[in-house]
Amino acid sequence: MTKTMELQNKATIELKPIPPYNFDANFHKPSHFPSSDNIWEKGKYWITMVWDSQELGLKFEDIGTIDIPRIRVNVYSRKTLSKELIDSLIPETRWRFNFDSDISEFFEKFKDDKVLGSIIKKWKGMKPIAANSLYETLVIYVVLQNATVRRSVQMLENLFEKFGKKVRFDNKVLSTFWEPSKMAKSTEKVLRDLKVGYRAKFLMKISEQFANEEIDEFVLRKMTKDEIKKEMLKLYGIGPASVEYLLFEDFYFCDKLEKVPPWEQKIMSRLIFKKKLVPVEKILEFFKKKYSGWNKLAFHYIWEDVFWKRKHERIEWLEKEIRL
DNA sequence: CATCAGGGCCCTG
DNA sequence: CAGGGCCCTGAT
Repeated sequence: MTKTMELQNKATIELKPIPPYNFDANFHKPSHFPSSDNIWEKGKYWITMVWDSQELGLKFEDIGTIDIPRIRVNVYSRKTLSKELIDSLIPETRWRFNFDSDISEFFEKFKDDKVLGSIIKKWKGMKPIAANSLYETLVIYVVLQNATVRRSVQMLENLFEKFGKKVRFDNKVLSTFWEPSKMAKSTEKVLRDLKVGYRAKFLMKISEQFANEEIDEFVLRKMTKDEIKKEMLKLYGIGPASVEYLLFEDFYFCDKLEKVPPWEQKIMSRLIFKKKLVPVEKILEFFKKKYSGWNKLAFHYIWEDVFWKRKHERIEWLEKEIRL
């Protein structure tokens, strides 16, 4: 049991994402499972970060509009932060919350589309968002594999409890991730006791690969999609399904949709074809034909839209497809 | 009660 | 390239 660490120091910066940028649709993805390292409220978002080997708390506030976006970021820390550190945080924040990729063509092209038109109107400026470091995202993908939502949540929270810390800032108490080396020094047995099951081996190996600096996220960000794919598949426990998510959500490639996992297949069948189950090939073909160049982003808009709806309206068939 | 597939992946044959 | 095994949980 670790004591809560107080992050009393505060520094403030203001950032301008390139428009259009939809704060709420980007800082909150209703299809994702909740995790104690972040909280979202309308116009506000809190998340922890491990940067330069220290725990930070970030609070984001929406102080602009979709077409003239501005975001205030309060950075909370234990000690006063140097100017260099704050400066290093700016490009990282811009990357993690995808301030800089330009998707304006998507809106131009599809604003009158039969399926996407109305969705775009609601969610203009929605983008894929990593929010976490690559290592952290991989941990999330590993606990996601072959598990129900509840189980994924439990696994991640157990890991936070064992390897992370608790920090308090702006009256929120949130969990932090850990550095890969910390988990690499642990054992498979310790991880198994946290109920991650056979994933223990995956987590150990991935942590080792990061601790040994075999993977450099910053180099990867500059690579092509195929190169990234190849590199990611080298990671033990990361296969085609995880890579499909990674390329979009973490590296922001919006074009190609290549895989549709079973539960997404069921949900998309209802949403697009109004049928119980349409073959994956049909779904892929639909996106390829209609949204060439923006397949994956189009999928994202349709997907998140129904999960936003689910927040205030009960959709019976959808409840059945979500394995809680 | 037992059995089985699953929001995958690895390894073997 | 097909198929079994793996942690668990929920469905049947």
